[in-house]
This record gives sequence, C-alpha cells and structure tokens, in this order.
Amino acid sequence: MKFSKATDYALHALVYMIHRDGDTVKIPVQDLSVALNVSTTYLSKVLTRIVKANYITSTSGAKGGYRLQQNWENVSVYDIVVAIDGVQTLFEDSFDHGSECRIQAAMMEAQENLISTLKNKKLKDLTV
Amino acid sequence: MKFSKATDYALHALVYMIHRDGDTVKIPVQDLSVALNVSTTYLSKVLTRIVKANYITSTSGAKGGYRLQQNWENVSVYDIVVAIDGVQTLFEDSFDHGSECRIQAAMMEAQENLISTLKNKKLKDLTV
DNA sequence: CCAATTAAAGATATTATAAGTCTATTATAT
DNA sequence: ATATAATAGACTTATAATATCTTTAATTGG
Ligand code: SF4
Ligand code: SF4
Repeated sequence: MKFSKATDYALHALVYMIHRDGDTVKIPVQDLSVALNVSTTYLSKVLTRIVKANYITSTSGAKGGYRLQQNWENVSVYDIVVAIDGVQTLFEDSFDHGSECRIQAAMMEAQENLISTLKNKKLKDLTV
Repeated sequence: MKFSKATDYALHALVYMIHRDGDTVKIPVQDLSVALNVSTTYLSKVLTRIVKANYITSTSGAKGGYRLQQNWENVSVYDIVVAIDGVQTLFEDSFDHGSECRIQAAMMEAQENLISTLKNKKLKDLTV
C-alpha cells in the first residue's frame, strides 16, 4: 500500500518543470537532478517513462532536455502513477473465487475511490 | 500501491471463521490452513497479529484455536489492514518540504479517502 | 503427572521488487 | 568535429514480503 519513489520523483520533476516556465523551455535532466537530489541516470530513466506516455517530450543533444506538452494542465496525478508504475491493483486476491466475492468487491470499491481521487488531481492543482 | 498477502489471508481467514458459526467456536489454524491453502505456521504468524490487535482471541493447547470476539461485526477492513501492515502511508515524500506542499496534500487527500472507505467496510459487510 | 494438541516466538531462509549504477549508443546544436 | 544530452540495456544493491523451521509455552483430558 505505497507508491513508488519513482512516482514521487516524477511528480516533483514535473512540478519543478512547471515552475520553470511551463512548456516553453527545455530542461536538461542535469537541472532536475540537482533540484531533486537524485542521480541523473536514474531520474532520466524515470522521466523516459513519462516521455513514452507522452506527457513530456525530450530532445537529445546539445540544448536538449525535457519539455512539458502543451496540455500539461490536464494531466492527472493518476496518469503519472500509471505511466511510472503501470496499472496497479491495490489488492491481489490470492484465491480469486470470482467477481461476486465480497472481499474483492470491497477492495475494488476502495480502489476505485482512490483512483478517481487521483484522476481528479491535475498537475495544475499541484502548482497553483 | 498494494496491500500485503498477509492482509488478504487475514481477511479470508476471518470470513471463513464468521461462516463457521461466528464467535461461538474455536477454530484451530490447521482448519484455516486447509481452507485457504496457506501453511499453518505462516497463517498462525499472521493471525497472531489479529490476536494482538484484539479482534480475535486464541487459546493454546488441546481443543484450542482462534475465536472471534463478540464485537466482530463492527471490525472494519481498515482495522485488519492496520493490524497486519501497521499504519501505512500511501505516499512517502522523499523530500518533505512541509505540510503546505501541494503534492503531499493531494496524496494525503487520496489516502484519507481510501482509508475512510475501508473504515466503512465492516467484516459483517463481507459476509452478508 | 503424562501425552497429545495447539498457539507463540524467534531465527533464518527465500523470493520478489524497487532502487540505483554503469556503460555504450544515438541524436542534436554549434 | 566536438560537446552535450537522452536512451537502452545489463547489471548491482537494497529492502521488504513471504515463508519455513525449530523451540517454547499453554491447555486438555486421561
Ligand atoms: S475473497 Fe471471496 S472470492 Fe476471493 S477468495 Fe476469498 S472468498 Fe473467494
Ligand atoms: S512535495 Fe512539495 S514539499 Fe514535498 S518535496 Fe516536493 S515540493 Fe517539497
């Protein structure tokens, strides 16, 4: 019952990027690495997943870096969680007697709640 | 972002116990072990935590076993989660710039939601 | 008291996953 | 051509969950 550090890093990196002129500039991982105190290689690996998920873009080479997409305001915290950790099930039924099961149903309901809360939190809300 | 198998086992064991005459009988871990297909030693270790948390009682020796407390109907799923995994934070801020932080606030809100959903799910609801 | 039964405790082992590093490769600007 | 920067993949390390094994303590019934 815990989110990964990678998700934590990603959210912080994004917030940092937003504060640094939103989607208008490219920011090299070096900058982010210093700001968050996380190694460039690891952070780069994390951010690559956000690139793959299309919430930021990247350009290699000199003057390259990461840049937010124009629609960043609408990206939700849940989007980032999924981009990093994949779709997670809060509760992995070790037995699985089918969907009529009340334990599963209860856990599913809790999970749906959690997910919808996170879907309603947009990156914009983290930075106002 | 996942609950432990131990919690899964505990919930299933409790549901099994409820179905077997509620709080009127003592059930040895052997029975539960067979029902859930989990080793007696591990299941015993898990249930010991539920005993410590006072949601069931145990008696050693012949004719011993685990028995639900009379108030079992009011025990929530969250109570069991805490008994097994302890109080968990869904999101461990790697940086922690204080409580005014929006990332933390967003995650906390999601967490509160999740917890309150689980608090509202009573064991009784799992067995009706 | 004795034998059988059952939970608890503690040490240890196993497995799984996350976190992190390192090196090589590819892409870009000047 | 050179410096810069992301990507990929192999690899290591750290951490926690899962599980087993063995010993001890408690309880029953003869
Ligand atoms: S939770 Fe319900 S369905 Fe899943 S194993 Fe337990 S009883 Fe079966
Ligand atoms: S989440 Fe907010 S408080 Fe926590 S580290 Fe990031 S900026 Fe600081």
